[in-house]
Parts: sequence; C-alpha cells; structure tokens
Amino acid sequence: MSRSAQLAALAALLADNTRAAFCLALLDGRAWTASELAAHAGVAPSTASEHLGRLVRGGLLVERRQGRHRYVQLAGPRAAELVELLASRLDAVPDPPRTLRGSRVSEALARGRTCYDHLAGRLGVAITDAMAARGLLELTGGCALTADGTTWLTGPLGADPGQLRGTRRPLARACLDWTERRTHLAGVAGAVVCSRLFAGGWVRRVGSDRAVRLTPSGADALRDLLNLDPEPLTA
Amino acid sequence: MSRSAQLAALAALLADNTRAAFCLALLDGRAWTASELAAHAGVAPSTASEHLGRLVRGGLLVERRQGRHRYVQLAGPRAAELVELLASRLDAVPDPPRTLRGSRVSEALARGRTCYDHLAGRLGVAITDAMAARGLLELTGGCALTADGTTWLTGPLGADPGQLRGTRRPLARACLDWTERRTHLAGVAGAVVCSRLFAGGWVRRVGSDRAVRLTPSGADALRDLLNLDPEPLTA
DNA sequence: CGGACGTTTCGGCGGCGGCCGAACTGTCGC
DNA sequence: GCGACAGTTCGGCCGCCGCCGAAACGTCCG
Repeated sequence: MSRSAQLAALAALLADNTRAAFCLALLDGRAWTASELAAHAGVAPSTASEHLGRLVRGGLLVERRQGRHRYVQLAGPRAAELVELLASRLDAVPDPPRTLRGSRVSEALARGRTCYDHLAGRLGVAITDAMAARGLLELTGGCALTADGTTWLTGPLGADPGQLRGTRRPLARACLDWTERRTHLAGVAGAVVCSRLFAGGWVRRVGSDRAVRLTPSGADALRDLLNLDPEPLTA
Repeated sequence: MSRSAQLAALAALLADNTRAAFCLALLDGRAWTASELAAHAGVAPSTASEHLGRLVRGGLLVERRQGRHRYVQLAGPRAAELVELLASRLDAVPDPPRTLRGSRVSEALARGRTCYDHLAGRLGVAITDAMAARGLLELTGGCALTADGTTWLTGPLGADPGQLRGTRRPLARACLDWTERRTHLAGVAGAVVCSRLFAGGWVRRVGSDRAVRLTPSGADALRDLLNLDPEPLTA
C-alpha cells in the first residue's frame, strides 16, 4: 500500500460528518458508549456501530466491551493531537497569502527574514539551534523555554522583564520555517529576541520587504551571546 | 455549517489517494505545475485539474497562473504542518495499548497522585485544564507556559522567583497521565505548583504511596486561585 | 496566422460508502 | 425464564465522487 494511500485512508477516517462529530465529542477525553455517540450525532445505532468499527480498526479509537456496553475513547495522546490540530485549524486565520515569485525564494529571504514578529530563515533557525545547544530552549516535540532561557533573555540579551509578563501568549512556541523546513523560536520569546536584535543594530531590514541581514556587530554579538558561528549567515 | 462538517470537509481534502499524493509531493516546498502532479500521481490532466481546484478552494494549496501554466504550492507553514503531522503518524508507533480505568487502579491513585515531582491523576489534569482556561498555559500540541502563567506562579501562588531561574529544565512540559489519558503540567512549573500545594497544606499524601488527596482548605484555594470546581476531586 | 501545448469543462460511467430498518445476538434485571 | 435494552449484521437504496476521453479555451512560438 503506497504512502499516499495510507495517508488518504487515515484522513478518510475523519472525512465524514458523523465520524468527525464522534471524534470531536471524544476530545473531552472521556469514554462514550456507542448509543451515546449515536444520539449525539443523530444517527441510527446501526450506523454508529459501523462508524465505530472503522475508527477502531483505523487505530484512532480504542474500545472496551463491558457487559452489553461498548465504550470507546480516543486511542491516546497522538490520536487526540491529530483531531485537535485539524479542529484548531478551523478557527485559525488562514495562512497569509504567499507571493509565488518564480519557483524559488529570493536568496536574501532564505538567509533571514521576519515571520510576523520573530526571526525566520536560516538566521532564525540558527539562533534557535544555538539557544537549544546552550540549554536555553528545549526542542523535543515543541519548543519550550527553560528557566535558564528566561534568565538569558532579561540578562545578557537585555530584554525588559515587563515584556515577559502580562500576556496570555505562550512564552515559547515552535514555528515551522518555510524555506528551512525546520522549527524555530516564536511566541513572546521569539518576539523579544527579534526586537533586541533590531534594537542593538545587530540585524537590519533589507529594502522594504521582510528580508533581514546580520550586521557586522550583530555577527560579533551572536558569537558572544550564543557561541554561534555567524559565517554561514553572512556569506 | 456545523463544526463536525467543517472538520470532515477539511479531512476530505486529504482523504483521496490522488490528492494525498499531490500533497506529499508538495511537501518538498517547491511549486509544481498541474501536469507535473498529474504525471506524478498517474492520473489524467483533467482529473488533476479537478483535484487541484478542490485543494485550492479548501485553502490547503495556493496557486499562481503564469502564462499557460498553473503552479501550486502548499498554502503555508500551517498547511505543511497539517500534512506532515498526518504523514508522520503513518510511521509512528501506535499509541500504547490502554488499560481503561476501573480494573485495578485504586480509586485514590486515580483521584490524585504525584508523578515524580508534579501532580497527576484527576487532580493534576483538573489543575492543568483550569490553568489553560485562565490563559496561564497553552495546551495546543505540547504544554507552554504563557507570560501570565509566570506572573501567576510567583504572584497569587506565591512561588519563589528563584525556583524559576537557573536551570536548563523546561519551564513547562506536557506529561501524559496514565489513568486519565490526558496531558497535564510537568517541568519546572509543574514542580512549583506541586510544592506550593504541599506547602500550603492544600494537598496531603495518603498513606505511604504516591496517592494524594485535596484538603478542605485546598479545595477553597483552588476555587479562589483557578476558579476550579473541586467537587469531583473530593467526592 | 497556425500549430503545439497546458489546462479546463463537461458528460458519462462505475464504485464506494453512508444511511436506514429489520432481524439477530448477547447481557441485565425482574 | 422473560422482557427490556445495547449493540451488531445484513440487505437495499441512494447520492457522491473519482475516473476518463472529447472538446474547448488560452497561451506561446515559429
């Protein structure tokens, strides 16, 4: 079975109104009986039974028979994550329109750019990697700021501690880089790093678009602060 | 259009062998022409054209007409993330088999317990959920502390700010609960919350094992601090 | 201008699958 | 045991949709 067929089969599990309603209901983490789900989705018990069979066979749900009841639950955190990511996309703003300029991205943009309010491109990825190497970030799975990371932001980097307070926005968040296809630092910490680099004259915008470049003093600063070799970023 | 119908419509975009093959090919980040994709997936150009129309209308792809060519690309990092998460699940180990609650787990352990240095069980999950509802945590994907969360730990909760500094351990981390199958707060913040609850006399160990119970003053405190209904945790 | 080519639209075909009701199995409670 | 109830299996209906080829459209190039 080809990879695309597997992907299609997985997506097909959620590509039905009734099954989607089941999974959304099950996002509450509880175990539901088959008839509860049937009533919730407004379908006949026989229909629900078939849907549950598919979802269990597909590995998205697990079941437990107890007496005359069939309890089902999302199969685990990975299954829940899947449903949640798809569902969350419904509320989200669509991806910003992209300008397709030929089929390749300009070299300046690939080297470094801003992504909303944080840094992306090779520059953003390199800074993120260097922060992780210094123990300021943990990159397993998502992107979590360590306690050392907080200290570093307000200490050596010289960020205003007030920027790190009073917002419901996550301190650190993983953002997927389009050109590098790597995660880099976003969230409050990403914005703080970006604004400090601009404030110190360490990066500058190139022209009027989102591309940025590292200045000579910025190269020195990154070497000092993060033990980062700026060579590949200025070439 | 109901939420489940929206979810189903989104999943349906990938629930076809040919469209899935398109999206997997587009994961390379390049822009492909319609006929390239048709050849790649082994379908007639007319068929590919219809699929591309659906994917673009569904917001998963963006297109750019240039002369007699139609270039398409994944719509952006969020779309790429979606495809990648689904595709990565194909290679992944299935969720571990779950033993559903009720068989042998003691009720006291299920209600609340410690997991290393943080709280788990229904108590741990309830606190995590309440913190997320107050904007102190963000649970999408992993578990990230927000700036408000940091303020809350050292303010209302009364944690020593020094505990949040000088460690390479992540501030917040998602830990999977084995009775609830839900993620709950771990990392430095999880340890801090746990130690504050013990220090305040709000939770107490039961016997010599890892089970803990909420004290009456703890129930009041959680109501005050997190707007959390402690009823299900004490019953 | 004419031919080649990339793409789109349309009609028609076939299969998949979601839905229900009816009949059946198994469990619980009286 | 017997009825009530939860769930399953099966057959049949129907609509959706993926597929193709043919034809049309628009662009590029000689």
